[in-house]
Amino acid sequence: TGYYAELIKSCGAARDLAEGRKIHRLIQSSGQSCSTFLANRLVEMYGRCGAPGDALAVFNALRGSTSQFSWNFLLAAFARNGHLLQAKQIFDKMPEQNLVAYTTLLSACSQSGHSHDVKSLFDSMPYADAIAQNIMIHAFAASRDLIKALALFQSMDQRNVYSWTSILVGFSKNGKLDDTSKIFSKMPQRSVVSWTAMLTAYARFGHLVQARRLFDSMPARNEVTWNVLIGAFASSGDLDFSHQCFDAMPERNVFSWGALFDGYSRSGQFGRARELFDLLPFKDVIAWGMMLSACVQNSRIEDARSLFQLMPHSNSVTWSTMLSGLLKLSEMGDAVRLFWAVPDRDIVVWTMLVSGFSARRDLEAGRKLFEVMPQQD
RNA sequence: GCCGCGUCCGCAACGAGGU
Repeated sequence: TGYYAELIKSCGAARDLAEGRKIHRLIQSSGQSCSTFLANRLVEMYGRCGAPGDALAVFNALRGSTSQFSWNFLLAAFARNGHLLQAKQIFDKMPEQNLVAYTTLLSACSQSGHSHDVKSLFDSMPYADAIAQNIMIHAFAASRDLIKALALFQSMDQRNVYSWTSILVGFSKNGKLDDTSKIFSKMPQRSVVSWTAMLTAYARFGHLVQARRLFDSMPARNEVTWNVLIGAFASSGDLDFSHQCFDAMPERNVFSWGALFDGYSRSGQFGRARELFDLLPFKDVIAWGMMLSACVQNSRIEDARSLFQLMPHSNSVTWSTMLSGLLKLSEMGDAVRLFWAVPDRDIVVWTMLVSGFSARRDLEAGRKLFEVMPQQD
């Protein structure tokens, strides 16, 4: 059991769904029935791998020999994968709504950006510990309410490094660099995340000298730290230094790649960007989207068209990127045809075509479209 | 029936689209 438990855990951590399924089958074929403990780990693993349906199947197979852990993992499986409604239903069905369950739901609400729901859920909690309060600090700051974020932070009696980092990021994302660095200097303890958050703040404001000085003085660095540094210099146009960092970092991931790629694309070095893209071993939908965006940014509409045809993944972002490319070159006929071919037209594509018409003084067509939009913001 | 043990159970930093 301990052996299987470790194997399942590592699949969850690596988000390796195929391997996770393999081990699941291995346990089933061993003949013995699955203990609650092992099943819980499977539920957790499927949730982490983005497969809430499989998580539910394992949970149902337990037929009532569930524990609080089973319910919490099931809840997390839906909450973390964007199924907020079903997460709420699971929460209502739970025999015991413990602190962890509340916090899981609170976090999901906060991620989805419904700040009002977050607040009312928080207020309905029988007891809020530091973790719940930290999520609320984050939620207040994300809705640009620094006053409430700071008030909550100051009222806490169990502030930890997460609380400090959350309030720091809150000020940083709301454009307050001075306050951010003041908070940083007052922090009683700092993690690599806190250091990297401060680095991100300098990067966001284009303070490259300070960013570099901070980076050199950091007691620890991880991949994210390096990625932020690469991104800071790439978006300033210093691609030589950015590329040096890319080569110097111990291990690269898609984020590192993306930061450098975006720098090349935005500075007009399309050839370098494409070379980099060809070198990327695993291209996810975002990587393809960035390559498409690079074609559009550099006005290479034919490259964009053929790329769009052969891309193995697409989503609403890639469709809207393609649409923006056609609109940029005023290919209105193709733009309209593409628009109606979009599988799930979100508010961004609608707005894009409406503004495409109005920018070309075709107010009649723009207004017609505006009136039939499913939602408006 | 009681007790104990058992799961990184939940929180912070980095990548693509419109106004």
